[in-house]
Amino acid sequence: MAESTATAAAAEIVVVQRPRRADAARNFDALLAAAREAFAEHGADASLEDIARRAGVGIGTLYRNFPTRRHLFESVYAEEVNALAKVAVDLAAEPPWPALTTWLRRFVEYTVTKKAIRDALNGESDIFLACRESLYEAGGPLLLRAQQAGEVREDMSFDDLVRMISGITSIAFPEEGQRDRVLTIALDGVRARR
Amino acid sequence: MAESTATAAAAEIVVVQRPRRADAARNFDALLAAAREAFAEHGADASLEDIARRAGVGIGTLYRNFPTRRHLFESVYAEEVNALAKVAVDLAAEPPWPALTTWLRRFVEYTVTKKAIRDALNGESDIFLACRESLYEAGGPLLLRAQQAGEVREDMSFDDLVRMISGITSIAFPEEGQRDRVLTIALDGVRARR
DNA sequence: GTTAAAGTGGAGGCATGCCTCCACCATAGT
DNA sequence: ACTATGGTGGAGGCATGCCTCCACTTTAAC
Repeated sequence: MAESTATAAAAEIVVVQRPRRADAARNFDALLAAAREAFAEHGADASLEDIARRAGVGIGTLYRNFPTRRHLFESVYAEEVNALAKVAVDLAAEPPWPALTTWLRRFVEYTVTKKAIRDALNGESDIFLACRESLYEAGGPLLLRAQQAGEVREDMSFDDLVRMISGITSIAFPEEGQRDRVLTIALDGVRARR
Repeated sequence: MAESTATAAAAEIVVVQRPRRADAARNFDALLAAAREAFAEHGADASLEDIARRAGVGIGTLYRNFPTRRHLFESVYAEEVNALAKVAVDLAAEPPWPALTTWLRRFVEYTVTKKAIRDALNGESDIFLACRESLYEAGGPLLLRAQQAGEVREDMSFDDLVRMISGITSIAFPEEGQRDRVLTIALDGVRARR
């Protein structure tokens, strides 16, 4: 665990290299975007051929950039984790409780791979482990700060919190605003008793 | 369908008929048990051939009993819902808050189809609708009673509650006792402010 | 403009799952 | 015990997904 200085932006997690040639870079981006969509829709085992189709490229191009399904999924996931780490840094100045809840709501938003995150939380690969670590390094201090300020109950780990939020996030809510309402209620349970 | 007893037990939801001949009935039960296992492990799209193999019967036998995957899944799901409805009746005598939380914990236990319940909650088929209705008829009064007793916040519907619990349930918790801890925290948010 | 290197994409082989069909088998009623 | 009826189970046709391979196309460096 590195001691995090005030502005110590964590190193970005990189799974595969973005190609340098113009057309290839375009395809790479299109693939990532299509994969993000597909994973959000069908979970971690969305069809790769469908992803290539959505991106408007051949299946061969997909495999050239992402040798396995895992590479592709990890890339999408890493993008989200990297963004979340940045957000945590930006929130360092806010008061403890709003900082924590704001971050968690961003977590819910960014996690487009909602249905798939369950799998990611238990993935054993190096990348998943690195992502978990990065995520926990970013969010952990926010929880700790809120606990030290007496805003959050002590008998809860960051892992508990992440899994609670992930679970609620991974379920579909048909009603507009319902997910938000439920999240708020659950977060009420997270607040310290007074 | 004969009305079962005098004690207003809700009508059981039946998806397909259990065969009468001895060997066939045995196979039917084996299939249901195997399906329950497989769905719990792999979610709603477990392999039907795998299920038949686990049950020690041919794939043909599976299809004879359950014409489609949906019939099979609905049967497993309906079994659980029927059991839960019975539990709710038994809890009518308990005090409001313990009755509600006990029922919810049973809900978590019975829901062996954990990973798959997301899908069931949004299924559009007649059976899924009937199951939802039955579930809500069983659990809804427990929530209402707790709210009337001032134990639970008013700004929460039974649907909110079920989805919250389902979400947390559908996530894997690697640590022993962690799911229970998280559920308890979330339920703290459900309690009325005082 | 030319050209070498990088990139493309889809045909095709393989695996797996779905579901049907039907020759054989077990049960229950006589 | 016998037999008709209901039940069995797996072979096989179809669909879909995975991934490899390579003849062709595009880029960018000169």
